Amino acid sequence: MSTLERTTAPANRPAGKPAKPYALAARELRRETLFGAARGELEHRAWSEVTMADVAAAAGVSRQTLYKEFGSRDEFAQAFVLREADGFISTVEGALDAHLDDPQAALTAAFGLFLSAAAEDPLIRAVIGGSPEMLPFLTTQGQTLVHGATERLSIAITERWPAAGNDAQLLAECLVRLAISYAALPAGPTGMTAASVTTLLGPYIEQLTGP
Amino acid sequence: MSTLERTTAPANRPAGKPAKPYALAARELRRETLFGAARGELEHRAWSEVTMADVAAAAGVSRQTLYKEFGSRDEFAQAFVLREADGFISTVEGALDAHLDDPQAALTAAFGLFLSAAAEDPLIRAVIGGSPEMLPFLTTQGQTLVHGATERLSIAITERWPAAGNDAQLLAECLVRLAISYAALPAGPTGMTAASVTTLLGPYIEQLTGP
DNA sequence: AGATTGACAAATAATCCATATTTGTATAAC
DNA sequence: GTTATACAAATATGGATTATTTGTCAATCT
Repeated sequence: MSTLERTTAPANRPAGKPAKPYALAARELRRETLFGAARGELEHRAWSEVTMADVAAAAGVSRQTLYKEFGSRDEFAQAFVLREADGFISTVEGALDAHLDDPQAALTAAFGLFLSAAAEDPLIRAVIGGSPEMLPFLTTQGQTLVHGATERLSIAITERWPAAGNDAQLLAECLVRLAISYAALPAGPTGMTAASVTTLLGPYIEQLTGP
Repeated sequence: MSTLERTTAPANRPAGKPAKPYALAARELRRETLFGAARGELEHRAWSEVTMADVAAAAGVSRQTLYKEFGSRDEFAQAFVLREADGFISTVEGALDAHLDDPQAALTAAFGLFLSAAAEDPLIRAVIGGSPEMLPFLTTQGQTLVHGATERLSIAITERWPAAGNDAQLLAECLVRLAISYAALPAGPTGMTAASVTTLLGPYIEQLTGP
């Protein structure tokens, strides 16, 4: 379970049959290449200046393939945002795994790592640096993002600390929202911010994993 | 101490002399009227469709008075955002005062009240409802807002619960950022959200006011 | 003194037109 | 299943014109 993108199931395959592994892998490769192309384009120009043709060309794929995969420009943008979030969560999961014995250390490491990654991410940089076309996707239109990221982070937590139980959902949503807030508007050094978040949520976590 | 707006001190009054009470009150009334006018205009049209002349007229004041008070359209918009935040914090302070004996109840009440107020606020409604001109002021450009609101909320907390000490700053910033997040993208019913926040931060607060 | 008025240049938006580009879809070819 | 080509519709671009708005005056009014 690793994608937030709610990849629309190929419509014309009978519900019971399993998908061919090859088809799925190819699809995933295609999407990933396209996202990578978009990421690359965003380092140079603002999203409003990047055309679908640009993305397709940078991915070495025809424009029609791009449209076939994502219905429209907006859908692609939305999916791209979700993909970036997915990448962040994977990063975060890695940090969690490095501190399975100490939830608070895990939180500090994960949040800090996220902030560092976000600061380098072309999408985040674009949003911060005066091309606010995608800002709504992170905020006022961010239901899908927040809900999806919360869900996946929540699972990541309960997998590692089963004692967390249902409250992992609460924690996850709070962390996701704070993460977005600090990504869009960084405060101090990433380590300091991460430490603050841990200070605030540490007591809750302790109470959670303890009794 | 009640304004976040960093109202530029009248340049030509000697630093030592106290300001005339009348002048200050008049200024405050003027600003408040102008903000009220802007608030009213935002109920009908998007900010990009509201002209400075509209605001001045709605306030019953000349356009030049508006420009004299705030240097430019952008400065006015920014000041207006800060003013709204100020109002929210005043609301919140009221809620805190009603629960001086129980910090957690105070947090729940305050956060819930804020969410209700935000949901009705013309500025927030405008930002949510597809006129994102001001969205950056709440997010990527929100340093002044977050810092100012954090400062004032922090003071409000330490005034009421001196035991909080320096850590009130941490708590305040976290609450401000969560408040902005939930204002821009509401989740469930306001009461439920407020309860969740209290669940998460309650243990920290207890540990804070306890020993 | 401080606010309003009227006037003003400069910047910005609106309008219209013509032309290009881009989006999104369909079809045939590889 | 992807690409190439073609295409209509929507959207962007540019140039020329006009209107509006912004931001700043000095004069006037209270």
